[in-house]
Amino acid sequence: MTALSFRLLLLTALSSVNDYLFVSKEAVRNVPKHSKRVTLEDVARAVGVSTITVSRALRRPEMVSEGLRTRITTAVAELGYVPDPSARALASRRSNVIGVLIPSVTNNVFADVLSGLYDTVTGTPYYVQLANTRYIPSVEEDLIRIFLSQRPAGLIVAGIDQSTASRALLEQADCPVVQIMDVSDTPVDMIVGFSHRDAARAATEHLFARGYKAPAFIGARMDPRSERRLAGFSDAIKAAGPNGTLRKITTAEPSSTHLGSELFDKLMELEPETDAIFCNNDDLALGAQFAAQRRGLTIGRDIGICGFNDLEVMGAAYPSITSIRTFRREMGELAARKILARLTEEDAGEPIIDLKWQLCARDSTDRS
Amino acid sequence: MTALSFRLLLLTALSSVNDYLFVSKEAVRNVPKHSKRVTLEDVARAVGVSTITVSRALRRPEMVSEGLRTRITTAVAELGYVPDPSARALASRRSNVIGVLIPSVTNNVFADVLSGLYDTVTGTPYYVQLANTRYIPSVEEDLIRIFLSQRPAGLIVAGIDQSTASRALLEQADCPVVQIMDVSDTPVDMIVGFSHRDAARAATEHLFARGYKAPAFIGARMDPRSERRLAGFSDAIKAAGPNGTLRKITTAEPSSTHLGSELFDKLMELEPETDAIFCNNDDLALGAQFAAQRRGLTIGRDIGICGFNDLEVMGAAYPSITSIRTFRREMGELAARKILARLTEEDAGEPIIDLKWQLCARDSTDRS
DNA sequence: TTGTAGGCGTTATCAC
DNA sequence: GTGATAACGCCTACAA
Repeated sequence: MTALSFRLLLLTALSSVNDYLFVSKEAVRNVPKHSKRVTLEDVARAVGVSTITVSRALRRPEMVSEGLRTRITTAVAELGYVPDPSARALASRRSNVIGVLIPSVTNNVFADVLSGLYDTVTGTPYYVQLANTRYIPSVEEDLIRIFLSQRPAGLIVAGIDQSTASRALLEQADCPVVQIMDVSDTPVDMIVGFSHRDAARAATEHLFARGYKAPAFIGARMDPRSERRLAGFSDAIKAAGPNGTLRKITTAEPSSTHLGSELFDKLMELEPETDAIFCNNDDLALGAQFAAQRRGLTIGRDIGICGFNDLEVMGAAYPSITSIRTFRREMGELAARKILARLTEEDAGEPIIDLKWQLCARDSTDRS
Repeated sequence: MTALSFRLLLLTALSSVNDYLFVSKEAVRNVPKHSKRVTLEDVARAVGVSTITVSRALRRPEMVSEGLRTRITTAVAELGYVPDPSARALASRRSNVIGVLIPSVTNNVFADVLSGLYDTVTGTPYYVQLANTRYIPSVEEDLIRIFLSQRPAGLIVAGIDQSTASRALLEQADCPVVQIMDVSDTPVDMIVGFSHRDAARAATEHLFARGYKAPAFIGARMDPRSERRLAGFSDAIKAAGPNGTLRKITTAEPSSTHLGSELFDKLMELEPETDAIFCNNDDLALGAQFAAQRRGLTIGRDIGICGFNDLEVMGAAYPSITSIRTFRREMGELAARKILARLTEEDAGEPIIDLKWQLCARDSTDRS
C-alpha cells in the first residue's frame, strides 16, 4: 500500500502525457488464463462462410443475403460470440469510445449532464469514457492526448477555456467534438450551453426588481465560468446606477453548503448593509440560507437569496430558494445526440446551441 | 433526430448483450483521415533497435540496458509517440480498463465513491470506465458481459445482489473483482463495504436512546440495500419492546428532497403519533425536515430526524441533521487500491473489508 | 453477394 | 540484454 501510494504521488507529479500512458514495471504483468475466446472465425466455420461475411452480417446486415444472415445470427447466439472491441478498434482505426472531460465528478451539476449523456448513449454501440480534469488545464491537455490515442468516436469537453495546446489538439482531432456548459461564437466544432454572464445578470436584475437595494455576490471555486457569472453580476450592478458598490466575497475553495454559511457570515461582517445575495451556485445559496436562519433573519424579507443551477433541493427548501435553472441534462443529451448524428451521417443540426436558462423566482426573494 | 430516437428505443427494448455490442448499419462508418500515427516501429527505427526493445524499454525498463533506455526515452519524447491501447490490448489479451458498475450516476452517494476511485487510479496506467445499471439486474448482466469482452484489468460492482447469471460471470472473470457498498461473507472475490442493516439498527436505537417513543421509517427507491436498512430499523423496533409498531412509508420512486417532504406529510396522516423518523437517505431526511418546518414543528423537540449517509449538507443544515456517516470515498479508494495491488502482485490484503459507519448525532435528534 | 489477401500496432515466445 | 517471428481478432480494399 505504501509503495503504491508513493508511486501514485510520483506519477501525479510528472507532467508529460507519457507518464500516464506508459506502463511502469509492476503494471501490466499478464495474468494469463485462457478460456479460448469465441472469435469471428469460429462463427464463420460453424456457418460455413468466411469471417468477413460474418463481420458484415453483424455490422451491415443489408449487405448479406437474408438466409445467411439468419444462420449467422443464430450461430452467433449459440456460440455466444462477443466482438472484441480492441481488435475492432485496431483494424478499423476507430474506437467506439466517446470521451468526456469534466472538471469534477462530485459536482452535482455534472451529474445531471452525465445522466443525460449516458441515457442517450446507452443502446448504441458507443460507450462513454469519463475523465476528470480537476479544474487543471494541464491535466485536461494530457487527458485529451490520452483520449486521442484511442481514436475516439467523439469527444465532449466542458467549457470553452481550454489551453492553447488543448484547443489545437481538439481542432486537429479526427472526430466530432462538442463543448458543453458554455457558449461561444468560435467553438472548436460544436457547442451546447448557455451564457453564464447573461444568466447571472438576469439573476441580479431580479434582485433589484424585487426591491433589494444592496445585493452581494458570493462565489466559491472561481473557475472561468464562475468569473463570468461574477461579470454578469457586475454588469447588473453597473446598470443599476452610477455609484453602485460591487459587494462580493469569493474563494478558490471548492463549493459546499458549509462554505456557503461561512461566506455568508464573513460577508455580513464585511458588508453589513447587504440585503440580498446572488450565489455562484446552489450549495452556497443553501448554506447561506441556513446561516441567515441561524442569525434569526427572515428569509426573503430581511435577506434575499438567489442560487444558480436550480438543483432539485432549491424548490423543496423551506423557504424555497430562488435560482437560475440551467438545462444540464439536456446539455448532456444534446451533446451526445450531436455526436451520434455526425457518426451516423445524419444531420447534426446547428453547431452552436444556446440552451438559455430560466429564472425560478421563489420565496427566498419575496420581500412581502 | 427522430430516426435516432427511434433506434434508441428499439435497442433499449432488446435484451441480448449482442444488441448493445453490434454496430448497426449507420454506426461505424470510418471517417478516415490519416495523419500517420507514430508507432513503435518509428521509434525503433530512429534509435536503431527492434520494436520489441522499445516496447520493453517502456514497460519494463530494467530489462533494457541503461544506454538504450535513455536513447529510447528521448526518441519517444521527440517523436511524440503514444502507445495504442487497442493494439496493446489485442496483443496482450488485457486491457487497462477498470470497469465500474453502479446503479446511478446522479446519486450523490456514488459520486463520492467515484471520486475516491478516480483519484486512486489517476496516475496509473489504468483507467476507469463507468457503466450504469439503472438498478436493473438484467442491464447489469449485459454490462458485465460487455466489460468482460474488453478483458478488463479489474471490475468493481456495487452491491451483493447480482443475478445468478451475473454472479457466475463475475466468478469466472479472469480479473480481480471488488464488490462495494455492502458486506458479505461470500464475496465473488473481494468486497469493501459495511452492513446497512446494522447501521440502520444503530440509527433507530439512537432515536430510542434520545427518548423518542414512536419512530417511523421513510424510504424511497427500495433497492436491496434499502430493504436491509428497513430490516435494521425493524430489528430495533422489535428489540425495543414486544408490542412495538412498525411504522413506515416507502416507495419505489427515486429519492429526492421533494419526495422526502411528500412522504413526511403522508406519514403524518397515516401515523400521526410518530415522533421521530429514520430516513433511508439524506435527501429524504432534508425534505422531511423542510416539511416539518412548514408545519411549524420544532425539529428535535417535536420531531426527531435521522438520515443516512451523512452528505455534507447534513451538518450544515439548520438545524443540523443527525445521520449515519458512511465512508464512501474510502470505499472507492480501497476498491481501486485492492485491484491495483492485485495487478502489481502486491499484497491486496484482506478480501473482506468492513468499513463500518459512524453515527453523527446532531440537533435534529436533540429533544432538549 | 461473397471471398482473398494483407495489415492495424503491439506483445509473447523462443532464440541468440 | 536483444531480436526475429508469429500471433492477437478484426476490418479495408479489392477481386470474383
